[in-house]
Amino acid sequence: MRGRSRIQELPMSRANWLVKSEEEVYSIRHLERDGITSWEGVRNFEARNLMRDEMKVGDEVLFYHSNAKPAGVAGLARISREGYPDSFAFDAESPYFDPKSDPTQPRWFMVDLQFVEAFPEVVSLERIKSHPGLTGMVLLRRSRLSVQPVSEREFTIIRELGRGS
DNA sequence: GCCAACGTTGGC
DNA sequence: GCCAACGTTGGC
Repeated sequence: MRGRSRIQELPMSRANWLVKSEEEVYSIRHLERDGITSWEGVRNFEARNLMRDEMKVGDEVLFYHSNAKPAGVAGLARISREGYPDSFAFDAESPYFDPKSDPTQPRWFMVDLQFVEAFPEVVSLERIKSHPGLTGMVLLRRSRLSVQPVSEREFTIIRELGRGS
């Protein structure tokens, strides 16, 4: 090894994410009540890949209310368990049942989310659209992706807006 | 409730 | 492997 440097393991930097939920189905208040919840029912391959492969314990998550007035980021959560098979897909009684998924070869995955905080005021989609620092958000370009990456800068801006500072 | 956007399915 | 049809998401 003399004369060669080994590549060092860099400390893992924390990633940031955004997840969407219909407000009347499961809101930030539901998460506050539950403390931790499993994030089942995501049936999109790109979102599945993020949950299965990329989301790590401790990563911070913007909790977005869709079908809401106004739609927007309502609070913060944290990943408390990394990707594991979405067992709701195996349950014929579940609305999330998918006959193409089975326990030996699960098609869908979920993570667990832990409540962090509810913002005093929702950071509305309108406000996000009009903020110069947020124009690059995946949220604004991929309207139907319900689990998506957020940059550190975007995350910080929205957290500050949400906290009312 | 409408409808545009867009991911997925399935015929060829 | 293309692409039209279909179904769903999600803002308004």
